[in-house]
Amino acid sequence: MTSPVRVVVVDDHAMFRRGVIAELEAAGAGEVEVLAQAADVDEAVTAVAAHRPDVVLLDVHLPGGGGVEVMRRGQSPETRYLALSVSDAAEDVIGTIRGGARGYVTKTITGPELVSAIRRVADGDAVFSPRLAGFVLDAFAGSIEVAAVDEDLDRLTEREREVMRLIARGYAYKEVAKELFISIKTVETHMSSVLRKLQLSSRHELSRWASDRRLL
Amino acid sequence: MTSPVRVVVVDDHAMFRRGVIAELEAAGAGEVEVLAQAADVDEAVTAVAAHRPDVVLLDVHLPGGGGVEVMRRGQSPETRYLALSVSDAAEDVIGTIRGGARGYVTKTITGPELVSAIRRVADGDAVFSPRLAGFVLDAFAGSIEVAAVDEDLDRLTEREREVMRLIARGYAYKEVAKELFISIKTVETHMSSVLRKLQLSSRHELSRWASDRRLL
DNA sequence: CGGACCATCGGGGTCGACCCTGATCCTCCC
DNA sequence: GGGAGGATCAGGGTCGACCCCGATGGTCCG
Repeated sequence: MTSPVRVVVVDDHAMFRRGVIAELEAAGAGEVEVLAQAADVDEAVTAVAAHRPDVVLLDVHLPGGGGVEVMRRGQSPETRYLALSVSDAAEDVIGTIRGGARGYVTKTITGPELVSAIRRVADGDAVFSPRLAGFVLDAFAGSIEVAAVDEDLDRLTEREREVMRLIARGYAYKEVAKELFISIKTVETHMSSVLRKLQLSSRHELSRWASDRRLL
Repeated sequence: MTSPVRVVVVDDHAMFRRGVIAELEAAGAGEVEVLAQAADVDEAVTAVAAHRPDVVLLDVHLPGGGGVEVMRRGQSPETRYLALSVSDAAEDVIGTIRGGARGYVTKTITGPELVSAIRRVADGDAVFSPRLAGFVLDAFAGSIEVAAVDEDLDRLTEREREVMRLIARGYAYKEVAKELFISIKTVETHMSSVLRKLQLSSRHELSRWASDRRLL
């Protein structure tokens, strides 16, 4: 028999962590070993660094930046991430996979299924809830258009994205300037770059563009 | 000592139910007695009819129609409902309260707090998470303003409403003029009237105003 | 008829949105 | 050390958004 999979559980709901761990100990006895748990991004990063687990069970929505932030800061070559979320929203799934997760299951999963998913992720497979599998494939099939869009968004610098978000919400240049502690001229420069990079021509189009992609 | 509060737990996530029950047994020993659990609307209605609990801990999002459906079909004079949800979205909270729930707490709640909330709901109090309390009051206070807003809309003439709709969608004055076969100056006049009558100050606010009321 | 209301348009003005050019400073990297 | 790219800002300009004042013609109504 192989050694048990070493796991860290990350979720901001104490009761949910408790339930997950209880299930893992019941259904995954001998197969899964829970090393630690964490309730927010900082705790999670610390726990990953300390234990170097095989698999991190990661909630997508977390105080302190979300699961993606954990994966960004908690780099560890031997550690794989399995997202465990209530949400099956497109942006959550895609964002989490892009962030480096090897799987994404919803919280409707049962204990034995979860143990199996953990085992497979530890072995290097990708795992998705049945309802998500078709969706993920669709997303990749439709990635031509999506890719074009997201490449545009990726081309924006961090500062440009901040300005973009505020403008799309209807802020005047003056208000954006005050909010970000920069001059109006700088806001104009960033906006000019944003519009050029996204191939748009006005703040109105930008508002539509952003709301279409749920970036607000 | 009073008799324990008799509770049914309804949530479609088995692991979450398990966590909740573990917490209730730990933090609410002697105070709370869990009679049954249910994973969907039908099970919940059956469980309520069979046990006639004092309090039903009810997840808002459920397969089979949602928590509201449970309250509609699971009428029992001595039973009170406490919603327990991940969502603090306005429509969920308002909808659930309208459906008859006596309280609404988010899943970030701790075990002891949950026991206390259950106790208070059983005693007839209304309970809301701190973050939601102010929100609920605002919603009720806001019903006055909503009525006033609709009177505002009635004050617009037919032509003004046409112009308003196009502007709210991001049309430039020039485009509105072409669309309606009138001059830019006339569009400006109508817009001026619209903004004055609705007590707004810019096309951006108008866009928000209109989309808030789903006039697009 | 005369007043109220609406739709239509104009002149003329302020201010914000957006563009172009050009500049400084800083960091990263070859 | 120099080049690339990002963040910051300025001058100067066009055009759209919005306002104030004023005007005409039409309808409805007392």
